[in-house]
Amino acid sequence: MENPNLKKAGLKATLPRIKILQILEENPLRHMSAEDVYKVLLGTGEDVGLATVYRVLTQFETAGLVARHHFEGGQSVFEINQGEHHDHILCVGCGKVDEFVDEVIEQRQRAIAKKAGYVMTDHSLYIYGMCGECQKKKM
Amino acid sequence: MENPNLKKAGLKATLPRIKILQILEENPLRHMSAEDVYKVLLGTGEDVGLATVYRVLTQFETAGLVARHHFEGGQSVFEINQGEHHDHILCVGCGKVDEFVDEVIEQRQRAIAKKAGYVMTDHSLYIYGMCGECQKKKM
DNA sequence: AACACAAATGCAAAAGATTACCATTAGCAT
DNA sequence: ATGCTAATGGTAATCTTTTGCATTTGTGTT
Ligand SMILES: [Mn+2]
Ligand SMILES: [Mn+2]
Ligand SMILES: [Zn+2]
Ligand SMILES: [Zn+2]
Repeated sequence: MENPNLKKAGLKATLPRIKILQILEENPLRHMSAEDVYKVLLGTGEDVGLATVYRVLTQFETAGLVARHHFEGGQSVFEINQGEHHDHILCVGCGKVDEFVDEVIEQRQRAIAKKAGYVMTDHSLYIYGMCGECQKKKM
Repeated sequence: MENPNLKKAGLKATLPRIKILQILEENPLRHMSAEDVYKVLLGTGEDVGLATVYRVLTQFETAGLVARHHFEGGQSVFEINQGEHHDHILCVGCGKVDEFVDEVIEQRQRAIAKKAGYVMTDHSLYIYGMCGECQKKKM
């Protein structure tokens, strides 16, 4: 019940951390802002402060439990790290988030970094567009 | 002297706009935050408010005169739109910004968007890493 | 060149997201 | 059960960007 991932990450199994990890694992949204997580906590009557949500999410990121994304629009968005790396397509109409993996692009990025003399540490790729649903609505 | 690009964009040729456009065109940094631009203005003794800098940069973006980027680290950075689209490699050590164009990646993105049923409107790709200089320093 | 008027500006306050402080609480090893 | 340190909650502070509003400035017109 305590979630083995926390101990594995060397983090004390506190109630806020357990709850937040559970939300990230179970919420269908999958990509959640700190505020999103906080609202769910409030909804279930948990007494967890927003500051703690931010702290815990950052710790999870450092521990490699979650990935932080910077979608357009200000806030950071967090996603539980299960499965392998992937990139995102976002609908500018409804906010839908889709995921994809493209080995060609990954490959190309490494080559570009190397050619420029960099040791690549990370990358972020977002495709923005209008999803199928939203295309219909706009007609 | 007034800069034809402003009229072309349908923007009144005010002193702040002329100055800011000039800074974006001439400053070797090329990728500047609102604060960066503001500091240059202050340095040259211009009496332009920070709010105006933000307003003008957003107008320039809307008019297609500049591109806005969201590099890691909070602030938006702006770059004058000359030449064609390109993406960026950023050094996490010293903040250096390099640019690149890769037709294969561009192509692949379009294909991914289409396959997912999206009409692509935009995309952003940042590669992060350690530049040549910074690799040496860390040894 | 002087007018007229809407658009643009500067300053200060407000907003939104995230972090820092600090007194209090709660894990966890003994 | 006890003790100690790390973690938490609430609030204030920070940082970036936006807004409101009275004042100034382009610009097209007399
Ligand atoms: Mn994802
Ligand atoms: Mn650039
Ligand atoms: Zn949509
Ligand atoms: Zn560097």
